[in-house]
Amino acid sequence: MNVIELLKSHQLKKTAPRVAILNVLNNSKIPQSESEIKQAIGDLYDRITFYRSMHSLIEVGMIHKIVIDNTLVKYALNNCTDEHVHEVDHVHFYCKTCSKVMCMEEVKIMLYVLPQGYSKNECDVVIKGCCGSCEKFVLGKHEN
Amino acid sequence: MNVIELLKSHQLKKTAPRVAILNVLNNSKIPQSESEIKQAIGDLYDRITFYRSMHSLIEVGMIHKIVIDNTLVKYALNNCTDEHVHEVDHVHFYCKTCSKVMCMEEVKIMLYVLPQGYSKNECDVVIKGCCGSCEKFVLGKHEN
DNA sequence: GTTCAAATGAAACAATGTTGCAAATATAAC
DNA sequence: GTTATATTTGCAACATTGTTTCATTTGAAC
Repeated sequence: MNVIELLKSHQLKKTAPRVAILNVLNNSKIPQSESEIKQAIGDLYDRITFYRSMHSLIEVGMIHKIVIDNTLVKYALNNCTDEHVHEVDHVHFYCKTCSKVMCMEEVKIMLYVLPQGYSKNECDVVIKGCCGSCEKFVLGKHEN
Repeated sequence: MNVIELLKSHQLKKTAPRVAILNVLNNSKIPQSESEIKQAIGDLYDRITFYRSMHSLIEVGMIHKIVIDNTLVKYALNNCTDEHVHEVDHVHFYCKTCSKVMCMEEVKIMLYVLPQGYSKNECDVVIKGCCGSCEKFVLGKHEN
């Protein structure tokens, strides 16, 4: 992924904090929290700058916010450049054991019917449980 | 609903802030935010007390927390005394127009399949859009 | 290099989440 | 009703996050 090209195509200036944030998200396979990103970057940029950089990146649709809980927010790149991605329900998995968040591209909410007169705009789905790696670990411990 | 009886049955002491919170939630048809509850009660209790009251009520399962966004949290009574309610996915609707949150008892997520080795513990579903009342209002405006 | 709009950094503030501890209170035992 | 005890409350203090204003700096277009 060419971060600089992407910023240009979204009409955002190539600034150091934006490039740093995008690189961190690009290098990590799973969504990262604000503190995780800041830890990866280091204490280079102001907190407010970080916050505003996230906002501008979300606004143009380069990244998206995943709210696990009111105290836990993760960010991930929008790999899909398809505009229609917004119409597909977001499904995220939060592992209560390792605290990692995974985007479940393959998991799909099959169907729901809203009451008469209601219209859907977005749908955020967060499934909380135990991921494959932790499940194995837990099972392994019980076997000992 | 008898608030005092319910507290007793959940082995929580009948304290003024808990009773006040439960009454507010009981009297409102839709989930309320912390500030909405505090506004209804008045400035009687300490902020920390409020916070801890909410925690204890959630812990025993008398109320539940609905996280719409990391900046918007609502609380609602668990009307259903059935223990199995926890196994059913929570579906909430957030109206972007009137900012109200509604528990959608009748809306059900039909099916989703997690990857091999993953296990589900909870599933929070928040559908954002426009509710029936606001939809009518918006349509009405267009008709003029 | 100059110019101008955009982005940053600093200060200041609001809201929320959390802990430790002393004082107050609910409940149970008497 | 009084007393004892465990719970709950209120206060202080602090951490994190969200947000605005404004002067300064920077990016990129010319």
